Amino acid sequence: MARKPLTKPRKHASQGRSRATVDALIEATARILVKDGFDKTSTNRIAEKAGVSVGSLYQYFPSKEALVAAVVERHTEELMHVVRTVLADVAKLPVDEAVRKLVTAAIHAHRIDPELHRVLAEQMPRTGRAANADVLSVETYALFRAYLDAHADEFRAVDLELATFVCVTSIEALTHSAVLDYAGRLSEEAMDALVDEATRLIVRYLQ
Amino acid sequence: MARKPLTKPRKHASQGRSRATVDALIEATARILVKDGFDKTSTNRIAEKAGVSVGSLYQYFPSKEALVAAVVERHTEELMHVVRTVLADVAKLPVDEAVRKLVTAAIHAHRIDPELHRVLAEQMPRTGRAANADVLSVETYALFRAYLDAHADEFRAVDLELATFVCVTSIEALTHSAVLDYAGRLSEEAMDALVDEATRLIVRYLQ
Amino acid sequence: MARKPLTKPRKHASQGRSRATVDALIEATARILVKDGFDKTSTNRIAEKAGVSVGSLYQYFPSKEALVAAVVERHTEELMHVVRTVLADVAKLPVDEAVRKLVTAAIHAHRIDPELHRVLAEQMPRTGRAANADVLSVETYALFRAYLDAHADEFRAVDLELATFVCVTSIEALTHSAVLDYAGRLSEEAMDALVDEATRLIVRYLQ
Amino acid sequence: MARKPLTKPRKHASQGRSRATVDALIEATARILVKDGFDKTSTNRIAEKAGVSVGSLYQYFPSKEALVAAVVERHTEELMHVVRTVLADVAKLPVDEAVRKLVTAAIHAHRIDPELHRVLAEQMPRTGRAANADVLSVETYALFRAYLDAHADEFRAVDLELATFVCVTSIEALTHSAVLDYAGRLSEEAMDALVDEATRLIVRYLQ
DNA sequence: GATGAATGAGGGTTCATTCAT
DNA sequence: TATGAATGAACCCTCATTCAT
Repeated sequence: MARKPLTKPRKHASQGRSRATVDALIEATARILVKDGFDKTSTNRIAEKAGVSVGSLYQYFPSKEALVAAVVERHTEELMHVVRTVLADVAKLPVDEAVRKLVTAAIHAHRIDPELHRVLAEQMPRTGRAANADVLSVETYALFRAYLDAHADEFRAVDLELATFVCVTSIEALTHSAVLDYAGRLSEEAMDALVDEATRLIVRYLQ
Repeated sequence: MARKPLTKPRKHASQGRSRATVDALIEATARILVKDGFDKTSTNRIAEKAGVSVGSLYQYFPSKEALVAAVVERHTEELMHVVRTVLADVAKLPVDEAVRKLVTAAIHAHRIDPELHRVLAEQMPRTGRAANADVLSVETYALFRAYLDAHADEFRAVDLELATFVCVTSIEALTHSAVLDYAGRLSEEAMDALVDEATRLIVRYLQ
Repeated sequence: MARKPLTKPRKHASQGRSRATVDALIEATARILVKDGFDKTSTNRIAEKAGVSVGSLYQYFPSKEALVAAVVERHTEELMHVVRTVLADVAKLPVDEAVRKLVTAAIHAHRIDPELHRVLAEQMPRTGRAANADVLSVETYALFRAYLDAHADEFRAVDLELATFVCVTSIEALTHSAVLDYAGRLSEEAMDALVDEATRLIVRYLQ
Repeated sequence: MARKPLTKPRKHASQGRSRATVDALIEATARILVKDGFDKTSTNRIAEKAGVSVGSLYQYFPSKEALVAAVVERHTEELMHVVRTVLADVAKLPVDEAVRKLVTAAIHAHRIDPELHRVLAEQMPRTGRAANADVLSVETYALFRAYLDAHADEFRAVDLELATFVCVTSIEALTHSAVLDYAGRLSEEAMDALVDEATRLIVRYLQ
């Protein structure tokens, strides 16, 4: 059986030059993942692009996987920031307004670094099956479910678990696909129309 | 631009020993894709698992990509068979009945070879971004759109293009996720409930 | 059209350990070319003989062809050094003395690494037909032609182009064949006799 | 040490269908050698081009080398036919006329199948160092030397061995190079001029 | 710490040759 | 005899990782 590569960073290196090196490595990894895809991404290339030696790379990350994990973590954190923010903003709003803001935010989130998002979404699954979508999903589920919980009186009785699954999965799929598969092919008006439709989809489902 | 590897099979070899070898190779490729992922899938491993030599592999397939393409084609054909069948069956039914059958069929389709489906869905974009999901998507879109067209009088006026996108994307995402991410964790009753919810989602959206 | 392999070295590596590795690789390539011929020369064998890993080989040379090109260049440079030197030495001498020195020099040149010379002369046309012998030929032609130009008054009127072709080709063939095909079979006296004959051949031709 | 491949044909197969198959194989080999070079020439391709199966190929030739040897033999035989004929024709002629005819014949000989000639001349040497030029050379030497012997009274006293070497080597080199290196670049008049020069070179050398 | 030369297992692919049919 | 599917050693090349400097 293959030894599973370490995915924990080697040092925390939170200050000064170290931190800069670590950042440069993560950024370089992200850019190369986007440009070349997961399997063409090599540690030598990453080090070169980051302007450090391979040796240094291995001083901060014990393996290629650790580097990729760091990219995933950074990207996930950015996405979750958007999700957390919008769900906080929306907490007190009625369902229809809330959903519209959520959909819009989801599109913004997918636009943070769409190419990277695609690579991470598509090419990681071997490392911890669940781990990928999940870090993101689990928290998103919890937050969205909390919203539904708080606004249960605004709509029909539903199995909250199931409703959360239906809503989160649909919104994610629609916005992901709109941004990534139709990037550039959908005009801004078309995007607005999509927001309308997605909102209607979710709102009427809940009512 | 990188020279794209050939993806056409080398011989047609439709009878006897040849055919058996070809089938064994395609099946071995599918199993290894599932077990190891695209990047770790090597021609030597495929040949070994298929019980033939690498030489034989290359007599029938000009490249690793051709082999994967064959797997994609076989799997797509199986899925499309389900899709075509159900959409034909459903052509004359009213929206609510039609959608329920569609959702049910989508779940069946995802259960054909769920692990393989995941790998193909996630790791193929390498080989012709559009070509993969699209062979499937394009036809599915067309068929579903034709259904909507024919039943336009049963629901509100919509942009058919957009409605097709919303419906197909949502159904695909919900059933894909239900089968793959929650495989084993969702009881049969939960699945039935999911069918109800997904149906409601789509039907009410269209009304 | 087949993609031509790169033939430029990968690093310049002019000092220390790197330089030693590069030299060892070039020398190993030369020896294996001689022993096994072009087709049987494999990068693994070269690396082994040079006492380094294949990986190292590819750190300095992007392809087998680049390695061979380096051997060609090194050998050509050695030969051209002889050719340039003798033609400079001879510039002011009358035809008969000049030709004798040229022939003698040509024999010396062919003795630098006769077996390698044979392989390079015979098996290179693969890599840029013209580029090989020609680097050598073109300059040799030019230098010899310049000599003839400067001494035109010493002999009959001739088409300089043609005369250069006749002289250079004949001297090359005679000395090449003497050294390579009759190596060991021609005594030193026989070699001296050959110099006399070759000189006579060319001198009387020009008169 | 590598086992040296057999080079003798397996059967003499001198009649009927067998003979036709053998001929087709030799011809196919020659054409592929020309088109692809020695190392890209594969037995499978040869068999295909000859319109027989690999199995059949191996019924007539025990190895790839045997096939190539047969091509060499056939080509050499054609060249030697020209050489024998012209030297017989020329036996009674005085030196100047004889040499002119020889040179002309040598050019014709090189034009029989120039591309094949180049491949054979350049890419064989690993199999029996001497064997190549030699089959041809040895007989040519003997025949030319016999001519010189018979006409010794027409020129100065020379070491016949040496004179043969000088003449045969020069004529071969000049005509080979003219036909192969300057093919297409030398006009017919230029060729005539070359014949004049080559003749003068040899004749004055002997006088 | 940082460097980058070195490693070598492993990947995709070809092809001379064999042998069951 | 003829066929052509099958074999597998060998080829060129890449890349994650180590370690002497």
